[in-house]
Amino acid sequence: MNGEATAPKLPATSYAVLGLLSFKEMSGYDVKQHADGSIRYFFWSPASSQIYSELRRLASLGYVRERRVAQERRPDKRLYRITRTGEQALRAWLEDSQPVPDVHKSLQLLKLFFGQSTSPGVLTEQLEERRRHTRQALAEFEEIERLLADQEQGFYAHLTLQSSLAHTHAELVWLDYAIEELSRRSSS
Amino acid sequence: MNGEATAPKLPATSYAVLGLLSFKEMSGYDVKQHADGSIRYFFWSPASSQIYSELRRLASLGYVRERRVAQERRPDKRLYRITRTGEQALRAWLEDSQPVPDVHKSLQLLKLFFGQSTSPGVLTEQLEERRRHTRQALAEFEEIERLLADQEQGFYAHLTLQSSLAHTHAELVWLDYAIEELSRRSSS
DNA sequence: TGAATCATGTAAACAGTTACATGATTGG
DNA sequence: CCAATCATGTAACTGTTTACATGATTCA
Repeated sequence: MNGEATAPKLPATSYAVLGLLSFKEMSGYDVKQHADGSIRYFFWSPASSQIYSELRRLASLGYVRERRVAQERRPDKRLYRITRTGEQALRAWLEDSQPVPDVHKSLQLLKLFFGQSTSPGVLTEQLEERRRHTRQALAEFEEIERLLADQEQGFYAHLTLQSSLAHTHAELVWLDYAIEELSRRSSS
Repeated sequence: MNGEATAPKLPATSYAVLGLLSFKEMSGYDVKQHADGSIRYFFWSPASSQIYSELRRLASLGYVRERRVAQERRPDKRLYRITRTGEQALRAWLEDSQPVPDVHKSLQLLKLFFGQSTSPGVLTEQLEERRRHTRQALAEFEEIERLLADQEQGFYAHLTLQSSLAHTHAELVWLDYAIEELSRRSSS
């Protein structure tokens, strides 16, 4: 039984790769680059080794088709292009609207929550370091926003970017508040 | 070699459990309840089975001490109390200030990013559902805030809660914006 | 009577990272 | 000359979830 039908439940990562391939034909290496430049900010970027095995899985499911390209001055490439079946699978996943939990894992908040086990000074330093980092991230997002603003393309990229901007900004406001509260606490 | 010294590198989850145990002596079951009520919001809540194996690991490292308690009307309990070694390990982890990456994994944003592969209507519905959910979450956080406001205790719980509030609020503002932009798009 | 709570665990599977291997080319 | 980039992969390991098992008690 189960000749080969009845779409298997794939992890979100598979659809992330499939989705990137829906933009254009790419090699595993390309997928990694694109992931690092976009979905990394609101989802995450898989290790190269995982991307390659993900591609093999997608190919074995018929969601993508592999095309070998020999190069002279570079190692051979394997280019992957999404198939009609793959497009259908991607659409089905996009349209499947069951509870979509959001994972927000902050090591820093975890540490802060256990703050009573250390000194306020240590935490303040960590939060200040974090603030520097977050300011930089905000600047990067604003730079991407400028680049994206011109083209009418990238409507959805724009929307997701706005989300990152909003969260980063909120984070920064909160950091100011937390650092202020901490200093008030340690000086009293 | 390695008689038993030189603190092994543990995953953050271990310190999450250890940190909860720094508040008071608890059973694995209790740890799960507490995790679901606090760190779940800004870190995550491990499965019960993982908590139990985490506790065994912490015990084997000497970070916690186990105490068996027989009960009449309930299954036997194993209560875990943090040791001095455990407290030191927790503090060392808290003070270790090397780059602390924040993971923000949003399935919804991933889907939205690939929005061109489906219709705006589908996405609008998903975002509206999400908005309902986020409003509820905001209400819950505000309720917790009220409960926490009274006691001078829970300063660090207060700070982390403010972070959740800030992010949830930012999310809501963005959702309004995104839904508006999407409807403008689909009607034009 | 059946679901929820208390309480702990095993087994199997999967997701994901890290370390490693290979090897040519390009740029400083 | 060394590092970075292009390009793909294997092997080993760890983290985490899911499904299952057990069994008493309480509450609707």
